[in-house]
Amino acid sequence: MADVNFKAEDGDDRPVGPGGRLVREPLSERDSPEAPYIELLFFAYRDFISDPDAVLVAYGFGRAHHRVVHFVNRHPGIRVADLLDILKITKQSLGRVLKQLIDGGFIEQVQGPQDRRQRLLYPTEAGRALALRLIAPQERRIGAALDLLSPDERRGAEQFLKQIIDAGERDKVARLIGR
Amino acid sequence: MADVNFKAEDGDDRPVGPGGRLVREPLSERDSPEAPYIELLFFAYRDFISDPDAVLVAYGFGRAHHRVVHFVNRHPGIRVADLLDILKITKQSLGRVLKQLIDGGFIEQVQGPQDRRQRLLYPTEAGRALALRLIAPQERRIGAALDLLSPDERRGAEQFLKQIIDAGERDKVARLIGR
DNA sequence: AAAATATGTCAACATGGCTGACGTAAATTT
DNA sequence: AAATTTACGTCAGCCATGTTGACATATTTT
Repeated sequence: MADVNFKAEDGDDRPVGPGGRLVREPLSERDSPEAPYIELLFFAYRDFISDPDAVLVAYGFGRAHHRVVHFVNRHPGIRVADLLDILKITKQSLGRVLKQLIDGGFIEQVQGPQDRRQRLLYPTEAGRALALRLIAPQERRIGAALDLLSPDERRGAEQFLKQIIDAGERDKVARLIGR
Repeated sequence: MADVNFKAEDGDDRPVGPGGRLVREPLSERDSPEAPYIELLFFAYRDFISDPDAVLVAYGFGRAHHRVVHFVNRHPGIRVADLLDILKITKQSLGRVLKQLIDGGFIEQVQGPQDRRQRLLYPTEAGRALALRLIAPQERRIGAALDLLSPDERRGAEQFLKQIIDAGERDKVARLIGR
């Protein structure tokens, strides 16, 4: 408990703690008109991620593995540097999970044909199978959501998400996802 | 490198590793028609989260603190149990960050007036100020995205996110966000 | 020949999840 | 009144995944 403690009903003459007086009013609609969207994004992502999480435990993998498996399957032959740019993590973080996926036989590295310094990443058949298992429940979830929307509304969902992406990243992402 | 290694150009008679043959074809549009939406959600969330992250480092806090500060400010007097249900984490995980926020003077606990076992959570003035600083860049980001959408399209964005939430959670979330 | 690039690796550290066990005060049930 | 349940806190330890910094190697570019 905080050292400044008191009953909830004892009004305005309460002691003032180190952080100032207590605030009893919720963040107003004026302070944060978009709060519902902010929170929807949080809740949607929370549940969206929970589907593949359940699959991953069976393999002893985590979310980091999921991301790598996903993008390697979507872009077979992707360079390590490009994967790092997509995930926005350090090569040390990637290296750890990548090694496990290679050791497990889900991904293989192929020396780049032009530039032999490159290690192009390809899924194995097992890697492809894993990717499909991971994406299946998300397909269902997204598909069911889109089924309820009109064409205009779908466009809205897509545009909204695109505009939330950093301006400097939008073109790259658009190319990546093929839109 | 994987023990099974070879040049990228040497065709179909390649050795078969423990995960099966290499797969060179991208995940097809048929396998995953909603892949663009899946990835948009990933990229949007990635960047959406990066705004408050920058603010948090100045306080020595992380994303876990952000979530707690946010929901306590949106619902002053929230019970610990309800916060756990929103965040879907364990009380041990919450306890750690909550203690730091209380010690730092950003949140205070008040004994429940009816049920004195409860510790109702309130932001201090400092806690409110932090919440406002954290939400400001997200407000701008979301606001700018919504500005580009028609009413129909906005509805689409909102409905899409709502439908991605677990069916059993939707009503609770709707009440929570006031929609 | 020198410099830059693509990648890998070692060591150490921080955050924030988790489980399991146990404790305490207060409310509820019997 | 006693027993049980509930709300919350806490200790200890583990794991996944992010970080920085330094250094190594092979290859390409200058």
